[in-house]
Amino acid sequence: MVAQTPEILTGILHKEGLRYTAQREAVWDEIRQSQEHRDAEDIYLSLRSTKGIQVSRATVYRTIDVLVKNKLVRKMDVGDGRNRYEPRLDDNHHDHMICTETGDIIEFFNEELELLQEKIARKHGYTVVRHVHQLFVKPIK
Amino acid sequence: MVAQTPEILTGILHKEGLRYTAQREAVWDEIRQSQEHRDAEDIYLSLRSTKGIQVSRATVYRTIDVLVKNKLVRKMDVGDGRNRYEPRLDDNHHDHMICTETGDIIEFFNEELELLQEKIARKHGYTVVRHVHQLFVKPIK
DNA sequence: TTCCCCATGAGACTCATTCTCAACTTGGAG
DNA sequence: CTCCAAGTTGAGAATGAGTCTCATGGGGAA
Repeated sequence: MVAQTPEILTGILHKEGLRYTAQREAVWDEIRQSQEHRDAEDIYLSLRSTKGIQVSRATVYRTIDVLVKNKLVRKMDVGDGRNRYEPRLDDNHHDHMICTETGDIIEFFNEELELLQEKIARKHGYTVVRHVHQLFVKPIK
Repeated sequence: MVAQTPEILTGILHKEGLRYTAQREAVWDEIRQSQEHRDAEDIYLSLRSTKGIQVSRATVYRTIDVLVKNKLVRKMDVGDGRNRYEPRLDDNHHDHMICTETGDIIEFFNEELELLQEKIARKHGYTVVRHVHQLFVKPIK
């Protein structure tokens, strides 16, 4: 379980030897406050237009990298060329199901699946570091 | 099981209403003859430099699309921005394990895993159309 | 062979992301 | 509190995989 106080960011920046800046705080707040799976441009535009905060695209990307590296944000490659990001305050891992008809993204978690993956890796002499698992699905009529 | 005669391509092109051309044949041959997971640039350069065949990048991409659509080639997104392609002569589906230390790509297939995925999708009212599943692993010392 | 289209190649273009570098901030030293 | 070195930022250029354009070339049906 990861701490959820507003100081998480401060702590991470300190640990990484980085400075605290309004832009970094803003990017983290923006991602944290939404439970959606958003792309960098969304986040950038939301900060700019909606909230009138002065941030550049470069900074958004740079900050996201830091957040992802420190597990405050999860980065997901949906396969359409734009990565999506979601906050990761708690540590509950999950994978995604993407509806090929509506583009909806549904989260899922299955313990059995997790165990099975590790089992498969071990069979080949490896252990799983991380995984990418997406189900492209369509509704059952 | 998919037929493995040299005429597979001809058949598919015909089915798609496309013409048979030396370039299409060359691209398919190039991919078919290697069991590696290669990117488009590799394939393009190999055709050009190594074999001195006149093909353009555009045609390589266009042809790959046809091959992927017709299941002669599998397209995989390894997450580094370049898609990899592998021949798919037989129909045996498999996923990939990528070693984070060496970059090695190991193929695996697990029936239980396949069934489990479908089961999970159904639980949410969906059925799996396709899936992306990659295990990023490291060797057990 | 002819002729209609489809296919091709070169290079322009797209678009997400990264890089560059001058100008600006932060935060510790004094 | 002020100064200043070093880290940050922003604007826009650069990158790079993949796509598109369009003039030219080449299948293949008749």
